[in-house]
Amino acid sequence: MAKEKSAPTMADVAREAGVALGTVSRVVNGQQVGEEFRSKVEAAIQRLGYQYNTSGRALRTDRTNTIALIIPNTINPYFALLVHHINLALEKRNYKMMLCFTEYDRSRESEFIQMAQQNRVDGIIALTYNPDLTIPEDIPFVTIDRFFSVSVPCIAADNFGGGWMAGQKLAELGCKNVAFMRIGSTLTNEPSKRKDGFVAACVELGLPFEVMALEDSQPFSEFERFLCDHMQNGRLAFDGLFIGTDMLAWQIIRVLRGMGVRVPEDVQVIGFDGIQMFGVLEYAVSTIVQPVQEIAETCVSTVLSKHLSTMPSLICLPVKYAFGGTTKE
Amino acid sequence: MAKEKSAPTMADVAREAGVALGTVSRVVNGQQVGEEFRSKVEAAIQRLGYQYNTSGRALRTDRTNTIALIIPNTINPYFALLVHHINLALEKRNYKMMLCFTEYDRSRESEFIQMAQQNRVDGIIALTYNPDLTIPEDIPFVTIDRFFSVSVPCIAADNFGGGWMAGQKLAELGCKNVAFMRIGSTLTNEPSKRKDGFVAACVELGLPFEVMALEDSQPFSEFERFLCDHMQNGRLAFDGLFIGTDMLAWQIIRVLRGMGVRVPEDVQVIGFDGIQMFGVLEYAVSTIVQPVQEIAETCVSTVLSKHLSTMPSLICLPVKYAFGGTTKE
DNA sequence: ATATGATCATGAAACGTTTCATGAATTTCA
DNA sequence: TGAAATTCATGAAACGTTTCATGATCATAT
Repeated sequence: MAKEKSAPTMADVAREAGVALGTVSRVVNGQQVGEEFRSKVEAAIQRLGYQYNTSGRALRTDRTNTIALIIPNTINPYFALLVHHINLALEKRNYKMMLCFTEYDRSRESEFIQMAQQNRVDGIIALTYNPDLTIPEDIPFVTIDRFFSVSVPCIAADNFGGGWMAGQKLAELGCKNVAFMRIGSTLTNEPSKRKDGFVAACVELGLPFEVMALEDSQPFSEFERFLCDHMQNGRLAFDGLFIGTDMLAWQIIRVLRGMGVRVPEDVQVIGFDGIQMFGVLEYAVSTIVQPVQEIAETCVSTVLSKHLSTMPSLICLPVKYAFGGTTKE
Repeated sequence: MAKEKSAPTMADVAREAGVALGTVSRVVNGQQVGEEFRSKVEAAIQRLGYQYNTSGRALRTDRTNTIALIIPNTINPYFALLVHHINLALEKRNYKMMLCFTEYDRSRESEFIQMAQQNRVDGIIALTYNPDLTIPEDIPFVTIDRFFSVSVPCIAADNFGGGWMAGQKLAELGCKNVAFMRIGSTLTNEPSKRKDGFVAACVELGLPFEVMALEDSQPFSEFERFLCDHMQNGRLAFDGLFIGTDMLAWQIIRVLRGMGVRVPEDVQVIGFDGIQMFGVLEYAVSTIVQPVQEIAETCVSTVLSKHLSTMPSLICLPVKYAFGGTTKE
């Protein structure tokens, strides 16, 4: 009978229910509608198996209820956690996430921004690696860990404070000679302040320290060399290490054990991020825990804020110290 | 002068370039257009800073270039890997991914399917946990690891073959008494065939075996109890274990070490999945490696296939055995 | 009883794109 | 040279929704 092959639309529902198109719209959107009309429409929707079509709304309203999240990948557990919490925060507000993996590729960063614009997303949250990235002005944009300009809010952990805390903790643990190790580019990122805070604390406390920072181009083996260079008759020259990220800390601890250095007996190690790794590791690293959930929540509420331009340009959220011993049996 | 406040559209570009609207469309879509027209349009696009609007196309063509991926989360490294490769496969074909995290929540699974329908995605790839999930008929749908019906293609690793391989390898390694351990529901999943293959191999080879499978409701400590129950004067009753997933294998190895059982000296352990964990673990587990990239590629090419109805209803991709010793120094 | 206001459904226009039938301009061939 | 075929731009309609001005209905107040 019916020659319908394509999905029913609001017009079909309206015809079926014997009401006007606009009435169906108001029912669907839960707006004020008279009782008998509402039930007629709802019955028609049931009968026809009507499915709302977001494309129509997107075109009409220019809103998509979608936020783009630009991030290197989800293999790195810290990123995975971030994606996870951002997604929850968006879902709570009935927003969808358009996830863009850059794989640390700067050209992809720009491409994804353009793609997000073409898709008319309602905002962009980005964790990027190109310091010269062009930020679109016509779309709400917030960054994680990257400061671009006062008009682009940056959400980050209190990296400086975390670094300071690490120095302080090592001192409290009785360390006499410490070092900071990190990998990655020399960007003026927020995370680079981990070092600054650590150095400041060491200076303040009169704790002798060294800094070993790798560039992107340098291989991990440079760390091994650095450690070897600081061995004297079987003992490491440091009794405390602050390492830029937990993942690096695990790798370095593995190297240390291979060299016969015991952790934490011979050297205290503090990492950064607060990755749990499912209780799967044999050793537990002390770490500065990033408030991932708060970061995610703040990103979302900021990017969706009606008054983005009045938001702070840098939001630093407090970190916590977690003693590895607690998860170590 | 110009009273434009909203973004320029194809009509604006057409006016600016002095051509027809349809011509702009054809330029933008890279279709056949005369040379002088093309350059006029491209110049106008530049001048106006025109940005294509995908909402219009979605409405007109009912295609969104988007695939929904429904998966529990991205915290589990295996899922993270899957998401990663599916995303790459989609990107290659110029498709976007709408990522839906169910958190193992069955009601969310259904909600996301409805949401995907409302967003008119071009297909759905799903790794779900409700065996009674209603699969929409009007939209290409493929599953990972879950068989619903012959009309819903299921892509999976060769779980039976992998289980068999594990049994065979343990026998080759000289094991005399083995066990299978796994966690999770009793769904008739594809992954449950890991056990079947293992059992089949043990029977075939005359290798004595036990099976220890936990339900969702049982706590991990049941495993510890099981292991304790199989200790006799300081030695484990098994000299070989096949464990359903790598993550579980790591946890169990940790327990074993805590009990004074050495791996692999006292007991050989084989996991399943092939998770690398960034070379961060101190012990390397032998494992049956899932062909994640091929699974991802197959999911994408299948769901985008023009002739979905003619596709096989079950596609099993070959696994590989990876000896832990290779990554162990 | 009429005027005023409140409530709420209606009908039509608009959003930005694709696509198709039309027709103009050019080329090809007899 | 004229007819037929080909190329390619044009103009308009359509996709499914939201929204706004209009008007109908009914209750309340004068």
